[in-house]
Amino acid sequence: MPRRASGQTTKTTKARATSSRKSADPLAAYDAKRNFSATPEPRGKRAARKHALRYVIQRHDASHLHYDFRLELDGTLRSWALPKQPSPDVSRPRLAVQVEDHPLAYADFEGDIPAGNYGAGHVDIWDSGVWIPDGNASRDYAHGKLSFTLQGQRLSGHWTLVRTEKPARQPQWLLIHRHDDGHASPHAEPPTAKPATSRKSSVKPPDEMRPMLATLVDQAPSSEGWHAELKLDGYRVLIRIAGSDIRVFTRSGQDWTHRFQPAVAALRERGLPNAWLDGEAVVTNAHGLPDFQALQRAFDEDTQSAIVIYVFDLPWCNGQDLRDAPLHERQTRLASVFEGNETDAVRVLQPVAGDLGSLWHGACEAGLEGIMVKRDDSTYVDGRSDAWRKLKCSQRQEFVVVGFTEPSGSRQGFGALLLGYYDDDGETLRYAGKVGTGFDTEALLRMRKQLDAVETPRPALSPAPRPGGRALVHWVRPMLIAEVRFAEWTRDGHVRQAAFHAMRTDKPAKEIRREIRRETHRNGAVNSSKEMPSMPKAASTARSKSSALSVKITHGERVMDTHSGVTKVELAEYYDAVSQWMLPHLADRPVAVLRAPEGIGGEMFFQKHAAKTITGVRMLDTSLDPDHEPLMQIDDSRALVGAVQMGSVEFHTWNARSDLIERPDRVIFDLDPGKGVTFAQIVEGAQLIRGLLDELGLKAFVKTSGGRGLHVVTPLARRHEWDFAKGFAEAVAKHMAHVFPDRFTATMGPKHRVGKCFIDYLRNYRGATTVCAYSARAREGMAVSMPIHWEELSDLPGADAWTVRNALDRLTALKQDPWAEYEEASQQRVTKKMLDRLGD
DNA sequence: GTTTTTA
DNA sequence: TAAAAACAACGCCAA
DNA sequence: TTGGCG
Ligand SMILES: [Mn+2]
Ligand SMILES: [Mn+2]
Repeated sequence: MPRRASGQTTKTTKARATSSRKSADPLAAYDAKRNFSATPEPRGKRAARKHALRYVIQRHDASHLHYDFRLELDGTLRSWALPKQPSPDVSRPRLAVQVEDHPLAYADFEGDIPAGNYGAGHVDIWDSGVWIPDGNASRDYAHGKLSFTLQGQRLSGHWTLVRTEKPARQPQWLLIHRHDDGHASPHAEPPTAKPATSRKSSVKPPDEMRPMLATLVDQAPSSEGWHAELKLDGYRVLIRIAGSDIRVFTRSGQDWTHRFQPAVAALRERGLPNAWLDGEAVVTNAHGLPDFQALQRAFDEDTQSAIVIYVFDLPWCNGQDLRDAPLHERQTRLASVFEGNETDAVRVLQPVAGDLGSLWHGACEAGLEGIMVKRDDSTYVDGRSDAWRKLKCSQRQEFVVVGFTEPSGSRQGFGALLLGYYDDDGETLRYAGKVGTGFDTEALLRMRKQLDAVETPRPALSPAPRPGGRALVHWVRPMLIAEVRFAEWTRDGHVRQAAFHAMRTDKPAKEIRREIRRETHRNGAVNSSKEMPSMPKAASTARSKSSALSVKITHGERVMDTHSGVTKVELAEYYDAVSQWMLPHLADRPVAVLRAPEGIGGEMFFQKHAAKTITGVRMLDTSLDPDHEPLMQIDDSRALVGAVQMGSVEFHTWNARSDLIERPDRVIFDLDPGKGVTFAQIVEGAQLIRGLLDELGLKAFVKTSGGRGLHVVTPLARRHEWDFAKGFAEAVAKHMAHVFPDRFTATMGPKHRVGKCFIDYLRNYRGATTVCAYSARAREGMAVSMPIHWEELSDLPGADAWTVRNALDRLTALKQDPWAEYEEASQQRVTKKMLDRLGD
């Protein structure tokens, strides 16, 4: 309020601001936050520089574990809080939040800050040393860009701190490790010494063989040069054959020979050449499918004869290191080695050629875990590689058990396991949510014993997770590993719809990481140029279909509707394609959206105002809806797709256009079936309403709602007041209910409409919305609200007959817009005479 | 899904 | 660039 | 006045 800003107020404000800025002691903020009779931290005191500039990084296990990075400058310690460790070897920016200056003496502080004090928690010196600024550090600090060299216990090299533009109460900086010139980069592992190239079978295989691992991806490569194998649900094993000395190792190198006696005996009996075999040990269940829990039972009960090892690779054979040979050659060698030598306990896994997408789909239909996809010419490398990829049917991975909850009700053992995984540094545990289904009572009781044995009073994570619900939480040492199947990762890194699968013991807990599905190009990220000329048909179709949408869709693979399987990107493509039909009904008027960012099974909310900017969506003048954020308007396909990117599924429009908001341009009768009403009755109801409107001299149009009912739309000249339009709709509805009391009701409330059509006239007041023509509905099946000819009604199977999947087929086949005469009817007026007739 | 807040 | 929380509608009828 | 509805 400008008028109230008196001269006096202005003066006071200015004086206060000046005094606070002039308080030159940079440690004032430090002192103000601390009570020095209660904390062991040193009192603020500036000091003259008398040595090289020091720096320190303190690991501070406060409410949030963080690292305080402090540089000695101008007699104090300039300080930043790093949410993550600075990584010594990666040239990757780290966030550094500027915090208050600390006294120089703080550089030597280690210990506990007592509870109740500022920053309560344990402080350790994580790194310390000296730093050498590149230029004038005081000036550069003020300027927001500081470059320097660190010489410390842990860190060294050249670093830069840059202040970002982002406005924030505490300035945000980035700490970047610059690549140093002539810096000795960590050298690659020396290649394993090749054995003498003798063809004599007496040459022993290398003592160790590290398994080659696949990269998790979410799209099948469709190009030539790849093949598939079934992904088996068992234990990965590497078998070393050295004469009669045959040993079986797990992927971490543990010797598990004793668990595979029948297989080992069978191999020994066949007199195979010296070799390393790579394979998967499985037990099939009653359905003939590999079953991990059955495998565990076989181990537990020592019924090893049920175990089958499927071998699929041969990295070393008969004196030759085959790791650099192409995979198809190793497979040929493997087949010839086992020619006539397959046994019940050891078999060769057959590679499968064909369309990888359909193989993946087929494997999932068959109940398998997924497929492996491998380059035909893949070498055998130690560790993770892009030449082998895995495509899973459902998300599934191992987690570290960090705690559990008490059971409630009749549940025994425990309620849920609290899950975690290690960050890339292999040190920090992250909470990943909980899993409470998939256990039988026997497992609950057995696992409770294991959990009790490793219980600990303090959580292994910081900050301690606070799982929902009020069940008591127990913490355990992070040693046990659970494999869990889940629908997807939530945005805050927790599992959604998790179900327990099995406990695993073949991996150390510290190796448990969050598995990221790598995004790949449809034709493969590592392809060489040779496959460029002939693009397979599937790939080019997919390419043209996923045409350039005007807005980038993130998480396009998210399934919005589990029933139909429609994904977010499919929905965006639907709206993009339908926009030419939809925009005439959507543009120029206020619109509200129903958003379902996690799909229609998750939390949904209605949004009427543009709280944040949505790409392309227009914000209307706030005078249209005072005391609120601006109303939204969608005028083009870019805004439509932009709204989908924000999770919008449904679009609901006003009955007036924004430029003359007080004059509605249509009336809508929303027909909803009551309990026990068939769609045929709704159709008759719509036809009866049409008959009445026709008698009054008004043209009407009909569309499906996409749910269970129909919408009858009457265009109106923009001359009537809202109250008048609503009054007309009410009069029509009540007239129908009066004339056909056993067919219609105009009264809200489910008990009024049993066996009847409810005519909802309340879609017609100022601000009321109805789902827009061609909008999808956030319901199972993702039907759309489809405009139709009156003549089509009698053959229509239901209000949800047209969906996101089939609507465009209809539209491209249509010869004429079923609502072609809508424009002609747009000057219709409701007269006093009509209202009089309805009153009869 | 984006913005804001905090170490 | 880190993690987590906050936030995303509302008028009208029926009772 | 509240609750449910769309
Ligand atoms: Mn701190
Ligand atoms: Mn309806």
